[in-house]
Amino acid sequence: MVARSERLLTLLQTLRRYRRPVTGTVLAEETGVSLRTLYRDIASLQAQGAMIEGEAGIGYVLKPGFMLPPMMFSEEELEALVLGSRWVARAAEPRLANAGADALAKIAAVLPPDMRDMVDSATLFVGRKRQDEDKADVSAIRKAIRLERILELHYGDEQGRISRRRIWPFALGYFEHVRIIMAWCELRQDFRHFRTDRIIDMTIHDARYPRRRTVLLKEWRDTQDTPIEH
Amino acid sequence: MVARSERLLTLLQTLRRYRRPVTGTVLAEETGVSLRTLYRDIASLQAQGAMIEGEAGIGYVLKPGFMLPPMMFSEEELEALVLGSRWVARAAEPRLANAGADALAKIAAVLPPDMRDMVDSATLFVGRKRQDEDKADVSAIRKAIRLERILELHYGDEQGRISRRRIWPFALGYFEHVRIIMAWCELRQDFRHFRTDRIIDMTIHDARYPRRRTVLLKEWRDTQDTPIEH
DNA sequence: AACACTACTGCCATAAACTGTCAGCAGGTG
DNA sequence: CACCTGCTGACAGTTTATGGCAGTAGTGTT
Repeated sequence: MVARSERLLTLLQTLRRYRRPVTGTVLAEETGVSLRTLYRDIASLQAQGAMIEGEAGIGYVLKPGFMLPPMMFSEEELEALVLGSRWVARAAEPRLANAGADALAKIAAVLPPDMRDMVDSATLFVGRKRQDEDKADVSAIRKAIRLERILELHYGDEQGRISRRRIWPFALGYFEHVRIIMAWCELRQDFRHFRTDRIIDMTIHDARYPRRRTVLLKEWRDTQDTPIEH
Repeated sequence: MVARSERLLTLLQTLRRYRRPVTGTVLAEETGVSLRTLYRDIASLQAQGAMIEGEAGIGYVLKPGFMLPPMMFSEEELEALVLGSRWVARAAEPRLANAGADALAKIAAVLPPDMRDMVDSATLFVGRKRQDEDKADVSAIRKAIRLERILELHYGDEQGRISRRRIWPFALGYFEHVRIIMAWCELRQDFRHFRTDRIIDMTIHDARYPRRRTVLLKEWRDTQDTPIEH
């Protein structure tokens, strides 16, 4: 039952090898299948999105591009891919930058909804600096954001002073390579950023915070007159 | 015939929806298939690398992670993904950096051989600066490298002086966000770098250069005592 | 210990799909 | 025109997928 899909991949690889148009007969021989079946295989590949062009009297050409087989990525690997593409889209030369944005869009399109948020929030900031290992559980933070739960933090600031805060987290972003929680701070009664690497300890409350996270995100965006850039 | 693979994706999505273990019976009903077939489907997914754990008396759980369906990327999109992951692997916090390296390895593993080179050469340099749009045809350059062809350049240097060079290109890399051709320069009789955005015009000769590009690459590496870093 | 629930495997008959052969149409080339 | 090629339909033979049944084994509950 895996025979067929393997054959389709072989066919794709064969098409890649030839740069010039190849006739169906040749492809049929190389994949060890009848001509009729080859035509059906080509149709299958095209249906699955492979950009194969066939012209009568000429043959088949695979338009440049690469089909990645189904792959399993961990949450962090996916995050790395997204963050990397985001960086390329922003910092590279225009042509490559567009390619980065396109790749990002393709990945985002097939992601489950709760991961889609990650792609969006990673948009907020991009920067360049090192940081130490995170102590906080990033997926737990994401869960709190998704469920609109109040988060209680033991948080150390730049001077090393430790404070206890209740916040309403609504987005997770990056700034200077440090993960940042965007949240409404109950103590300051204002929007605040919290570096995840400065979180000493945290608790997710069962209580939901009294506002929608999308509304908070919108209000926060409105307070930002100019995007943070360098 | 596409029904089966679609059903497997549905099954994966369903497994993701539930956070708790789900029994095979439930999954069978949701995917509209008999219990016996569901067991076979689960086996298929596991064989394809999905990390599904089944425990008697409990049910099935999908370990966190995300399977991307087969996707078509253009050469440039793939380049953006690779370059982005490379950057994350190098510049981000350790955990995310490892994830970036892992993602890169997974992608590289399924790439055709000639694209594998791209992953390797993108390793040479990473930096951070803007550049203007490339005039040169990057895929043509890669072709010249792959076929070990002599490349003739009209090249403008920092002072705007234009020179004509015959070079033996053996790798393509990045430095400060500018694509760089690594090559042996016939004029200087030494290794030189050429920024692709400073190429005014270029011609690929039919003649192959007299040495193997892998040898040139190795020799060039040997001349680099210390890797270029910041 | 008994029981309910579940994952998992083997067997087999049936249903569905894939495949090859044959035929024919359409577009491009010489 | 002949010739090569892509492309589609129909049919029969083969392969594969599926569902039901029976049985084994692990887990948790009573």
